[in-house]
Amino acid sequence: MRAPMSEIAKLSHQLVELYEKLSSWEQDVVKSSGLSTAQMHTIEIVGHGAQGGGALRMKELAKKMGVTTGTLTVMVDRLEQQGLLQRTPHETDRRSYLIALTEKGQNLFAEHHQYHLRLTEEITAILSAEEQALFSAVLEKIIGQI
Amino acid sequence: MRAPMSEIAKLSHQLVELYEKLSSWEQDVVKSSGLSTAQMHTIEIVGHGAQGGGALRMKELAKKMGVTTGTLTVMVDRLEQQGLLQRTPHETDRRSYLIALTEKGQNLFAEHHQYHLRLTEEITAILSAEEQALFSAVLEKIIGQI
DNA sequence: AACAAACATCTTGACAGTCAAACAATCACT
DNA sequence: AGTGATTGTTTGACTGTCAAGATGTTTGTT
Repeated sequence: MRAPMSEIAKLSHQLVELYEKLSSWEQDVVKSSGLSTAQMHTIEIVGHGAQGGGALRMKELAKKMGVTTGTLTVMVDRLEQQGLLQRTPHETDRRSYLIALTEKGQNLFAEHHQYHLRLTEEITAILSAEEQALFSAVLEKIIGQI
Repeated sequence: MRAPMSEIAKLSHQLVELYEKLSSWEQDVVKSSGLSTAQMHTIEIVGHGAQGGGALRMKELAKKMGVTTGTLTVMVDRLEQQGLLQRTPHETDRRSYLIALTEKGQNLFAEHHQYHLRLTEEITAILSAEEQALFSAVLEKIIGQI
């Protein structure tokens, strides 16, 4: 049994609206840090990559970010100049670098992560425990689907 | 009663992941149309503005998109060159133009809108009627909150 | 009517983000 | 050792972006 068209249209509209709001929220938060959203995105990916184990090579990072390695080269150049990122030579492959956050970069990442947690906290504050649990479960399903 | 920290962190992570997936989905879809995401975003805002009644002035459109009018000028220039948008002089204010989709622009907008509906359909296909209803209600709350 | 202030848009100059293609160094395999 | 694949960088061209200045229009005040 398929949901009626109007319900689909409504949900589609809501998803777009949620996306837009998250987008402008992120833009506001990032602007206050002095970085661009693309730069902060890089910091976030590198930061999360570090949590999940090892530092990333340029190529892996580029793939995760959906940009070419050429684009990433200048991006990393600038973040390295700002003391947020550093290249360290790969131990066994001399073509590659491992990209990691400096201490300054880690602090920035942690601070930005806190912003995310605070927003999520605001969101959950208006949901009941059941709503929150179901919302999380539904998100899980959707993320696996897309 | 506040939700425990780990739940917040989990939900925060899910929201980021959803955002990323929607982002790359949109990028893929838009790329196939030959436009940039910024251009498609312009088409979408103008298209939705038209549904909601009147065409928009440059300034109103710039505000909705979160860019300056200077940025929008060249954006509209290019979309006009491609025959997707047109400026028509404002009836009573000779400083202003009203920006609207051409027929070609409307077709593109409709086509893109269909992509959104199809994605939403895929999403709802894996949700029960109750889940879908609650998800929509939760989104409603969240959108109002952010 | 005349003027000034506010306004809408466009233009210019500067820079970040982006890609494709060419390049250089290194690796992996035979 | 040699050849083809891989990794990262460089280059050239273009879009997206803003701030600041320019132009023409409207609005309000005298």
